[in-house]
Amino acid sequence: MSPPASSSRRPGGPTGARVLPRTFFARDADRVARDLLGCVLAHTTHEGTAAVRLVETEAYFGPPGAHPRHPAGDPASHSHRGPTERNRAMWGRAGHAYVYLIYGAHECMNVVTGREGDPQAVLLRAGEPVTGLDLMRARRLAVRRDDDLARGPGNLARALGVTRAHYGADLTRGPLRIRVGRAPARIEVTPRINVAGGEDALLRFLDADSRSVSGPGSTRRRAAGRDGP
DNA sequence: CCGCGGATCTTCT
DNA sequence: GAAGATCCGCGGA
Repeated sequence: MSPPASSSRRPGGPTGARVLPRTFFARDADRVARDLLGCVLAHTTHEGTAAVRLVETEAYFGPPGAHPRHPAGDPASHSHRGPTERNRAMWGRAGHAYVYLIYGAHECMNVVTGREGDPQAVLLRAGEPVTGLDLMRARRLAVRRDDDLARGPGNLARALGVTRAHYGADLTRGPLRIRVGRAPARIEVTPRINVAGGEDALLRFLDADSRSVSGPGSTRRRAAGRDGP
């Protein structure tokens, strides 16, 4: 019953469900990380669909020599010391998922970016719940405020039901997809979270007006409804 | 509201 | 054998 994808794609047309194409992901990680803000990540299972609007991302690059703009490489990146069984997805094609377990308890979802063979990725750190609120609340029983359902990388994956079973999943097809959304009015750029070494490059991007951002930069004053500059 | 520390197990040296 | 792209509960202001 669904009409065939028409040959004429027109931006601003009646259909609002534009899925991000491969070319979107096949760019440098910092560029993709910034442009992902406002986009909507949706996951459909037999339980239904849950979706969040992305409001916080981090870019990670590769080993020394892998990228002209980062000659010394990115020591904080999982790909910095070369391919292993865990991180091999980062060397694969852009637009696929790289999911890993951290601290033996939390799954974190990344999107592979850049050219194949250049191991970059974007960590999805936080999102605002959009659809499937009940489903996400059921997956995050201890959470009180809906703004906190997908706040933090481990929580985002948990709320959406993303696990290592989605390792390598193609985000342009299948149950896990990212579509165009409402871009933030104000984007803030900071050093990445929990990156050792003190001084880190400005590779964390966030929606400065979102209440679902996880670390420094979150504009969470104005909680009671009044906003003031 | 904010800061602190333990949990927990996979991955790599 | 050690550390980790984290989370949550706890205690204090």
